[in-house]
Amino acid sequence: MLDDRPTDFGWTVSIFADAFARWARTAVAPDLPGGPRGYLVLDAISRGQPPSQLALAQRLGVDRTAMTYLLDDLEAAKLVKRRPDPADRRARLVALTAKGERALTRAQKQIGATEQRLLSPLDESEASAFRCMLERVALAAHEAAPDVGAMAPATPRRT
Amino acid sequence: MLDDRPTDFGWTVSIFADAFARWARTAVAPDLPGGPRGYLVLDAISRGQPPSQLALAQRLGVDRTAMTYLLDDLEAAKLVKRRPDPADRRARLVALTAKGERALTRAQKQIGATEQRLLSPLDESEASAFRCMLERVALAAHEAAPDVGAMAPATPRRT
DNA sequence: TATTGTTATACTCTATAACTATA
DNA sequence: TATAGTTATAGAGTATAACAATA
Repeated sequence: MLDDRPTDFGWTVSIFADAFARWARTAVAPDLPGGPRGYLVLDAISRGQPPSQLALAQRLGVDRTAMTYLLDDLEAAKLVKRRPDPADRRARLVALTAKGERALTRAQKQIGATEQRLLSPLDESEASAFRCMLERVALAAHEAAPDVGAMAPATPRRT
Repeated sequence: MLDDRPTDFGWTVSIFADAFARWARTAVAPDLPGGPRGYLVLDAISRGQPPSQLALAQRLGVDRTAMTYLLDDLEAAKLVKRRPDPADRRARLVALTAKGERALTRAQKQIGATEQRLLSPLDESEASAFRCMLERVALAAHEAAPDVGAMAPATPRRT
């Protein structure tokens, strides 16, 4: 199964992402609802002002219906709380509880260790450059994402 | 939702991988069974000697049961053919048909364009370095993968 | 009329088990 | 007894639709 062609880029992306996802899933506390995705939600909430559910969904690139289920579980675990947005009564602002902040701190350590394990083939300066480039690529992709309908809302019916 | 912390690594990996997967899915010919994963199968087969189904499954990091379904679809589309391994009659060797080779060539162009689009924030030397580091990380992760049971076979029952 | 959040449904994946034929 | 491949089932995850409340 070896030949002269370079390893396929699609393969490297697939293996890389799968490995991180799988390792993160085993590393993260098993009682964290949603696993690594739950961690991403807690992390996103912890940055700045309490976001709306829709803002969270767009940040993570998931549908708002999935965000409802995820937040239901996180709230049931007392890691987050929802309250109505005073400025827009349709929206709900999501904030971390004290327990949620502790869970986030714990998960950050666990995910950080996973990251180090994944990047261990690179030396320190390489890992730094890699992280930087990955971030630039991810940010650009995130900006461009909406046009492919990834987080398209349910099609409004035509009454 | 902005603060002083650097962007989370888990977030960048998630967005990066999702963007590539989503873009690849729309780029690849819609009649290619399995989408981008079907492409990875064709690509793996095209490298060297016809592999067994198990070798393919391990290469792609999927379960052998999923590989059966995938190959069923690819064979129904006349892109691959299975034949018994003369050296081990339990195993089946998978090879590309002429149609499969053409489909692979087409998909390679489509995936290549997706890769270029994804890496467009990087200049040429950066992209080259990024690809190289990503490959090193992916290869190491692939070596280390089996220990987490990602492709664990069904547990043999204890009669 | 459009948007935020929720719920219900169907569909797709995946994990697991169990079976066969070989080794 | 172990392995390669297949099939069946159930569970998780996701997409879609529809709805209520608000803008």
